[in-house]
Amino acid sequence: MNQPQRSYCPIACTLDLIGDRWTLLIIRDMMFFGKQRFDEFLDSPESISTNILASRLKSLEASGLVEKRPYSNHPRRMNYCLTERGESLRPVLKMITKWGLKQLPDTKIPEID
Amino acid sequence: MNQPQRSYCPIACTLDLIGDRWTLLIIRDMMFFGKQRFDEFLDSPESISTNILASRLKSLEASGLVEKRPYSNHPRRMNYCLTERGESLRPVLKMITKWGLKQLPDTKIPEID
DNA sequence: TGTATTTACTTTTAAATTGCAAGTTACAAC
DNA sequence: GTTGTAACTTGCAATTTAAAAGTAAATACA
Repeated sequence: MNQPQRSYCPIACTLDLIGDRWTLLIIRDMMFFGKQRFDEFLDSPESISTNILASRLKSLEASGLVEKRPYSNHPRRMNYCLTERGESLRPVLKMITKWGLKQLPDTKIPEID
Repeated sequence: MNQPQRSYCPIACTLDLIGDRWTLLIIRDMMFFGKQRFDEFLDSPESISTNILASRLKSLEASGLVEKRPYSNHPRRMNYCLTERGESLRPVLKMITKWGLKQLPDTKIPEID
């Protein structure tokens, strides 16, 4: 997911960063559900596997959408946060959510507990 | 790209339809550049290969975003058009375009000739 | 002291998907 | 009758994915 760009198209280049079945779900979890830790992402209903999660977090970091930092050193614990650039995807995610809710029958926003 | 849904999340379900590196580029070509034929899609700068294009057009049809019909029978010629549902993705594509143009340095909208 | 648990991954392996090239079919034009 | 155009399909190697198992370092429990 990190080749030089395929074209000058803003859509194509954006897809090179977030155009797959998992990346936006990780961003969703951070953006709307406040998740920050590896194991929290694993809890989501789509059941991402650990190797895919690790590789997506790595490329999200590489593309500057997410920041990884240790929030404790003994024991070593990591957290992942959206950068400003990552946060700027919010209107995109909102638009996709809106489209899905309207066009796809079996979708809904979860209750807040 | 056509498994039963992974969750009830509108983002996850939308990604099952358009979450890959090629599908939205085909929709872009229809939506903003008026392309309708197989060979026109092949001309785009991202150089999609023919087997991928054929398979994506098939799943776009299956998910009701695109309609395929022959516009000539002798010789047999096909064209592909956005359905109303496909057309309804326009705000999503526009938002992605806006994000890409702002956040990704080497992107631009082509001149109209 | 020893066992289980938590966190954050990596490794392994099979299966699926991708990308490139070449081939096919049908018709049309010169 | 050879060349060209349109719309694909097929074959195959290489990459990516997904599921499962394994690892490491620390903590908590008995």
